Amino acid sequence: MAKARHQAERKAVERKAAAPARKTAKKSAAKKPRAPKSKDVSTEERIKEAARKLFTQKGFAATRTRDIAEEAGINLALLNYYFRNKEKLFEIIMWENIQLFIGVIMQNLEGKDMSLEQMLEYVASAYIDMLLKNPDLPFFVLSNLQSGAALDTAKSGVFLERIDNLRHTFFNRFAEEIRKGHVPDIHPLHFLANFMGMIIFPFVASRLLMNRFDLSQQEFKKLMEERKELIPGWMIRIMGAQ
Amino acid sequence: MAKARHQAERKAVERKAAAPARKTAKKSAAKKPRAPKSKDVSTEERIKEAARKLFTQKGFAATRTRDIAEEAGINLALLNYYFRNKEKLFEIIMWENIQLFIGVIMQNLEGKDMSLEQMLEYVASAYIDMLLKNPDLPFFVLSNLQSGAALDTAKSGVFLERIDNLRHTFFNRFAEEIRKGHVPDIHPLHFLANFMGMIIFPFVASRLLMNRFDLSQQEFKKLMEERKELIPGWMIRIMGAQ
DNA sequence: GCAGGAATTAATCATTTGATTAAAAAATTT
DNA sequence: AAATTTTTTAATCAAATGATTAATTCCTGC
Repeated sequence: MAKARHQAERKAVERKAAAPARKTAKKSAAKKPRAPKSKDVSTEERIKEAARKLFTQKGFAATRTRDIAEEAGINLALLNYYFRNKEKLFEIIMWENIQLFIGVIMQNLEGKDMSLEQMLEYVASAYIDMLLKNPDLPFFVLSNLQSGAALDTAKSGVFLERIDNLRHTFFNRFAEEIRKGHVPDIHPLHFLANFMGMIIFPFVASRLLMNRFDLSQQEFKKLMEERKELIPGWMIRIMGAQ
Repeated sequence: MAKARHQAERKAVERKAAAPARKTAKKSAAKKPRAPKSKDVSTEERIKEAARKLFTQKGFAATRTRDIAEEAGINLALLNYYFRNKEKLFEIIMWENIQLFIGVIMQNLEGKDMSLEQMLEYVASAYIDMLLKNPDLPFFVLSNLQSGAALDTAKSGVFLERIDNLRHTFFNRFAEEIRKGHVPDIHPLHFLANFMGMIIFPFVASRLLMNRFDLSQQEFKKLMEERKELIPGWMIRIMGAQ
């Protein structure tokens, strides 16, 4: 009786029953090189890849688990076998996406000692490269940070900490420049917003821009490449003493 | 028999049965001041208001018709009575949102004769005002233009035409400035992307920015107000001969 | 090669969700 | 105020969808 109690109950009651499945999958993955079939990629990875594509493109609500299964070429039940449920799978993808989104900055800034201008050049270049490879990423990340769901999770601690690191690195240098009088005394949000806006916005509005300017994918890409060098120059101009 | 055939059939077969309902609703609205109950707003309008709020906030897929009904305080069936189905209602909201989104520019530019700098000031100011009132709008609009669905609809013709108008107004002036040598010879997309990015991006990332800079709603608003004046100045600097 | 665990599948469930219907209530017309 | 039309509601439907189960196939170590 009461086969599938829902929501609250389920989380407490059925966890014990369902968890082993995922656990075993994980365990075997850790134990061996994990080459179960003749496939070149593990099933788990194929599901994740399909999920990443669809979730990133269409968001959580608009993505059906069946679509993921089909895209991955696997049976629907396997999705739940490996990842328990849609939410859990989504969370994994979301965090990987967020990592990707901010990781670029971290790699280029953490521990390095360079001038503000160098930082601008490094970040702009790395970011645009990343966005050219993952054009849907900013939309996905911003939408999930916007909703606030991500900002409240436990994991978000790690995320926000890294963001804070970045902010400090960036703004310590920034405060220094202000002190020196190289940069006007304006709230740093303005500069971050400008910088990120110039980098990210064209990708968020890419469809509209390409459509209106009659640009091919290639032409768009070329323009974005141009921006790698242009944006730092623009930023310097903007930041120049008023 | 065959009570509710779906999809394809429905559109052809049931249109005749369902259309009158909406038509009559419309007709009575046109015929009289339309004050059916003691309510201050018509039912139709209340549904649209609720739909606008939820669709704009959560998107099409994540919004349930039941949520709209509850938000509007009406019976679920009324939604279909007035708007036929979820898709139709969504389309109405989407186009109204898009109109709002681009209308601001049009009102401030169409038919007026002003310098590039004046245009920048007018547009930035009007846009930021509008975004302060409708913070979720850019996300909604960009997401629905991004998916491309909107760009393919019949209605998009009107929309794109107005956009083109804007582009021409803007870039005729722009080309002129380039000819005069006042502005570097760079693809105009760069400037549009910068301008729109500086205006819109902070709103798209508002949650993250407010969170990281420890800003209250009020403080955020104040910074955005500042940007009304700052952005045109920045744009002028950016566009200055290299 | 076979025993036992892991991976996979087809079938099925329960719930959600968009939509419809038939009847009641309210408003409008005559 | 009776008749007619418009608006609203409760009940219900059918399809979509996330999830589970029980059986089957596939490996892997012995």
